[in-house]
Amino acid sequence: MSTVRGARERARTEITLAIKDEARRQLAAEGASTLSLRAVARELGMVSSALYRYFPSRDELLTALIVDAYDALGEAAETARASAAGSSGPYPARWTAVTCAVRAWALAHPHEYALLYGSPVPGYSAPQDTVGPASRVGLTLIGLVREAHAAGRAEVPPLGATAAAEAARMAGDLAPDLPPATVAALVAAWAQLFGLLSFELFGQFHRVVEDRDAFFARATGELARTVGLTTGEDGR
Amino acid sequence: MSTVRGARERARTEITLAIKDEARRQLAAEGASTLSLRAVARELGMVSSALYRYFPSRDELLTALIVDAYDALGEAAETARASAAGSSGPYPARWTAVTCAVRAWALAHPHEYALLYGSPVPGYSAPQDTVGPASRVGLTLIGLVREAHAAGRAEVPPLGATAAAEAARMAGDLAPDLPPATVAALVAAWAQLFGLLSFELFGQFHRVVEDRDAFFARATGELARTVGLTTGEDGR
DNA sequence: TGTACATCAGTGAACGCGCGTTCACTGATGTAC
DNA sequence: TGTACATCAGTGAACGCGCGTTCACTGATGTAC
Repeated sequence: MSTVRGARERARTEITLAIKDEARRQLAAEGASTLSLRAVARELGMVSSALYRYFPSRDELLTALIVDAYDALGEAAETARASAAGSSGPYPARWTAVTCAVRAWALAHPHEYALLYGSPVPGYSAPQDTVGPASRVGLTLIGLVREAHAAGRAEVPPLGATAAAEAARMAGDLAPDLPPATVAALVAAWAQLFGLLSFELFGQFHRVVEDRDAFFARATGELARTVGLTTGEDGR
Repeated sequence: MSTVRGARERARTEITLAIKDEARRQLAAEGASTLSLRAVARELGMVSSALYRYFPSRDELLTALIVDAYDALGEAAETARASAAGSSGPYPARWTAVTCAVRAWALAHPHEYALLYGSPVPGYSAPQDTVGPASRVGLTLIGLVREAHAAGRAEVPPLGATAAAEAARMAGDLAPDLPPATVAALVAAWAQLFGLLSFELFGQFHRVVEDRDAFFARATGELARTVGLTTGEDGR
């Protein structure tokens, strides 16, 4: 395959992108489960059967959207971590830089967020392709805590006897170099982070939380504490 | 209206219940957005138009299911709090008694849980009737912390400067008798509790957390700490 | 450089399906006198 | 206690709609010789 691609191939990638864009637009307007191949085709001025040249079924289109969304979110998190690392600030601040970036992406793409973290779409089960992209935010948080740990800026959170075995198992899977209690706290914080976001995005904070920026910053700052991140005496 | 109701009225409440039961059954089988009046009617051996004698539209049926689910969940939480209070145990244990009851209900009714805490159903917006029932779990948690506070078993969590104003506002709305920092931590813990549940129920813990009972108990035990609940020297 | 053939994007019609909601109706249950 | 009328549950047909997917096809783009 040459780098100068033929007209056909170029058209194919372009139209594939256009289909996904339009599908995303409809997702934003309608929600995940009402996304329809026919409506996408109609909007693109194509006949519905033409989409089958690009996606073998509606579910494959959904999968592509999910993978793209996980990747976009993961990249937002990784970018935030990288720039926070550049500033060499304290680790709790780096943590909230990542969580705020995740939140910013979610607020900017609420329906894609719902596709990832809302109720599973009925009749659809996520294929293997999604698990890599799905883990990018979690891996970013693990990486950040690992760095803090190496720098001596992570205390080990308390861990009860009942959860010790599971914590050890999780640590073995996810980060054998970190203390099990840290990993357990990290996994919980990861889920809790998205709990805050889902409540904000799905309307549970309606008439409860108003200054959501401040609230979220405080709550995820506390999450940083629960995973053990500390600011050193040199302010880092 | 006499206490001995006529045959018509008795039939009406019975059939209304039957419709909701069947709708719940289909919710469990299919998910929220594919719930169909026609399918419910079919399963009950009625003609679809007959349902309009009981619910003026599909959305009203959905609302009834949502209200029932919030009430069932709220009652589970309240019952757990009441029996934990009877045992006079330490407050952190009472807290996890409530969270574990919430989780037990969610695991037993995953699709109803998704209806309440998953992505909003497209085209449906929750009416005013749902806000009372929706707040029962939150109110239970507030009540528990209030009791601990009165008993001197609640420390005041840290609160940064940025979030102080919002915390004061929330406290004014929700629990003027509690310190703003406590209320802010409580609202965050409430959202984070459901973050843990949503991740478990919506599949994000797949291949990540295995001993979920232990994991959840530890995580919500930590949540109790973040809202300031302590065990006194008398073990309460 | 030109020709023959293979590949593939997109068309248009069709299949078979389910949906929410409306409406005029029948017949049973309740109520007022 | 009996009769006349009102209320209401449930019927069955219809309206108008959208959906995913298949299939035989046309015509343009690419490739091998």
